Amino acid sequence: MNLSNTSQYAIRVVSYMTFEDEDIYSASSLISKLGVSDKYLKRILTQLSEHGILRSTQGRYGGYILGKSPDKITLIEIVQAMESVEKYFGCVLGFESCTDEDPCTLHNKWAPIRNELMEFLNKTTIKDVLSNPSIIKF
Amino acid sequence: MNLSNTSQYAIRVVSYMTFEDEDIYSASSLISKLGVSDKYLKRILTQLSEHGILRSTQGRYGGYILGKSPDKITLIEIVQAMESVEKYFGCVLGFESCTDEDPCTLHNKWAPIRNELMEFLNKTTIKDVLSNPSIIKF
DNA sequence: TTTAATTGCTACTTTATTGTAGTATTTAAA
DNA sequence: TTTAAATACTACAATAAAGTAGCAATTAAA
Ligand code: FES
Ligand code: FES
Repeated sequence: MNLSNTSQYAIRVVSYMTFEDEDIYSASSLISKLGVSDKYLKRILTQLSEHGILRSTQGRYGGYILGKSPDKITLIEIVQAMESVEKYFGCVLGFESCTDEDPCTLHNKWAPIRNELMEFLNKTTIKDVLSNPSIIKF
Repeated sequence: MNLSNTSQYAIRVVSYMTFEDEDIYSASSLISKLGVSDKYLKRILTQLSEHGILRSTQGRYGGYILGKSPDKITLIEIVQAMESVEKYFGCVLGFESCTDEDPCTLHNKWAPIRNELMEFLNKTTIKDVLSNPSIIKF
């Protein structure tokens, strides 16, 4: 596929915070763990907080914690907090409408795959992501 | 998904040339049919010709014809002529490697969908695209 | 109340994609 | 040989995504 870098980082940071159990996560510790540039990750963290996926505490000894339980955070929710997601679900040839009633020439072959993709983003939660603890890569 | 506009136009123009049977197609006629900007579509046509998907004839009464039979032209071939395709097939979280041996936390869920996507682009030919002639949308 | 450590905000830079403009080159008919 | 209609080439403009820099605001401890 082609999630934006911003979305990829967002998913990774939420996964990391779920996997590594700490009381609170400062931006600087997350930056060094994930190897993403300072200001870029900070902006992502702020956006995630604005959308309720994280909760932030300002000031000294502040930082971020998860805003809700990992089994309530879906991938689509994280991606939506970062970018407009319509492009992932629209017509593969770029036409306005993409329905069975008004299909393009590729619709019949593409729509089933697109539906799986939607289901993947809609149904996969951060808890699912970490269901196999032997895989640790953030 | 998220094919680039350039790839979308390229697929549409090749589909159109397959569906509408003419001796030769001038850039200007294709431009008016597809509603894509003049110079932009011309560049796409030149690129498709360079990759053998079309064959061009310069000079007066020149234009473009298909470079090979529609059942030999795959979607991936057209997309590859327009852009680098690795991004569609790489790790959904952006990691370098994406193999069963070195998976990220999403790999198990993502890989099957990605494989279908690859098969869709690799196996679908322009002939397949036009197998249902009741759908005419270019 | 001061200070250090933290998040938040605004503006800029860089890079890639998308689209536009102008001109050169090619070719066959007149 | 001239000309008209076509493709090819080069350079630029506009937009969006990715990434960087600096400073403001907040907060709890000392
Ligand atoms: S209309 Fe094009 S994929 Fe659905
Ligand atoms: S390693 Fe991430 S999807 Fe395969």
